[in-house]
Order: sequence, then C-alpha cells, then structure tokens
Amino acid sequence: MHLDADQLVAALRTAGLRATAPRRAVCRVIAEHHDRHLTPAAIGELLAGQVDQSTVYRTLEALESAGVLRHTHLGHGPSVYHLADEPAHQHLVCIECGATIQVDLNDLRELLDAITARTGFVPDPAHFAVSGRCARCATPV
Amino acid sequence: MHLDADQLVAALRTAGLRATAPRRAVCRVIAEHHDRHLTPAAIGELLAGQVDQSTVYRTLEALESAGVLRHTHLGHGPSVYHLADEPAHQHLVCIECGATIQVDLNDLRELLDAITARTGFVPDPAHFAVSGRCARCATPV
DNA sequence: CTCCTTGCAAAAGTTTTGCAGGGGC
DNA sequence: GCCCCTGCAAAACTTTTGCAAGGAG
Repeated sequence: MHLDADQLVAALRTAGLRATAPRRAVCRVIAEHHDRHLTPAAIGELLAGQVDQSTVYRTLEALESAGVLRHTHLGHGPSVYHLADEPAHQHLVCIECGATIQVDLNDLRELLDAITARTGFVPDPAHFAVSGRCARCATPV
Repeated sequence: MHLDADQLVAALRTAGLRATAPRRAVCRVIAEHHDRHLTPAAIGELLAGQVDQSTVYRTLEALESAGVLRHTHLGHGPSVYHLADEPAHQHLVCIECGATIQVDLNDLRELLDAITARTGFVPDPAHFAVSGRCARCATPV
C-alpha cells in the first residue's frame, strides 16, 4: 500500500500546517497518481485550473517539509515528485531514448556503502538520476 | 596536463566549425579555469560583456559537439562545464553545506559494471551528481 | 563569395515573491 | 480572532530563438 490522500492531509496537520481545499486537491491528485512521477506542471494540469500553479509549488514544498513527499531530478527538465513511502529507488535515464529504469537501492547497497566507507559521504541516490544508455541504445545495431 | 585554449579552438576547426573571436575568448576562459566547474553565467561574467550570453551558450554547445567539453548537473541550479579530458569523476554534493567531493570513477567501476550486468544499462555517472550528506554534515554533533 | 556566427531583442519555460483578501483552527 | 494560505500579478532566472549584419574560410 501507499500513502493515500487522507494520510497526506493528516501529515500536513501533524506538521502544524493547515488542511485547506487547494492542498487537499493537490494531495488527492498525488495520491491518485502515486504510480507516476509527476512534475509540478503536470499536477497543475491535472487540477485543471482549480488551483493556482504557485499554490501547487507551495503545497509541494509543504508536503516535502511534512516528510511525505520527495522530489527527484530525472534530467534537464523539471523535477518530479513521488510519495516518500515508495521504496527508495535509483533512476536510470537513457540519454538517447529517455527510457527510465528503476533499480532497487538494496541492489546498490554495497556500492553505496563503499562510497561512505571511502569518503564518509552518505549518498541519497534517489535524489538524482544516473544518466547513460539503456540496453537497447547502448547496443550497436 | 589538460586541453589548452588553442586545442579547444583547434577542436572547433576539426569539427568543421569556425574559430571566431568570441569563441576564442570563451575557450581561453574555460582553459584558464580548467580546475573549476563553471556555469554559463560565470563564463559570461568572466568575459565581462565581451561576449553576449547567448553566444556563450552557443559556444558551449559547439565545444560539446566538438567533443572537448562536457557538462554536469551538480544540483538544482544551472549545469557546470569542464574539459572533456579531465579524468571522469562522480560528483558527490552535500545537501546541507553544498560541499562537492569528486570520486574517481575507477573506484566505482565494480558498482557500475554491476548495474550494467543486471540491467543492460550503461551509466554515464559523470553527468549527474549524487546528492547526500558529507562526512561532517552526516555526523550528529 | 558563401553561409556560419554574432549581438540584440524578444520569447519561452520554470519557479519565486509581494500583496491584499479569505478561510482554517 | 489570529495569522496562515490563496489567487493574481509580476518578477527573477536560465535558456532558446528570430533576424539582419558581419566575418571566417
């Protein structure tokens, strides 16, 4: 299961923020599309003018500060948002065809631990994608 | 050693592009600051109005197409450029203090190969930074 | 001489901000 | 009732594009 709209709204309240109609609408859209990675613009479009775009940005910020939403950078374009309770995954984005592959972070655990062991740096790999070429595009014809 | 301004200009010619004064100026600035990661805006400022900002963008594009320049995304801001002959490195950027650490990609070879073996995806990790917390910020006081 | 490049200006796209009114708690 | 939040408008920024003039090869 995943966080539903009510849980997102509840998280706002827990964080001392207000549960207003526009915020509920944003929560509903995000929950309904929990299986996708939505840009702020896409969320605005799904709300079809019901909520001002600047309010969408402010609400996304509020939900992130409440700890129930996260954003990721997939490429040169706008960042995308997903529920914070999704299993953490690394995005692999193909430079050529744009395909996005998700890799379970547990599969990368050794690599990440190796980085920390060597540098003390604790990666949050879900935040940025790794670009490269997918199997199809990397294979010469 | 690293690519110098003349070599950058020569690369343009080899690629069938023209070596104009504005392009030479951009090449000079990039070569002089090869040890830094410059944003297009920073390059424009270093040229102090000698070259129009749109020309800076077009020149960076030309140098990338000539294969002597590459760009990397370190965070939410503009991308940064560096010479293509620099040893490939992965950037680790601290979410909290902004510190940037460079890791030699050879040190990550096994990890990257593991990704390719599992998914067929061939990463180009130098293109995006990995965000996280540096040793100092990750350590509770 | 051809046509690639430039500067200027304007546009495009995303995100932020100021402000006065309205609504949550 | 307090003050957080909203919509609207405008601004801030980065990057892209159209166009006529100029310069490289």
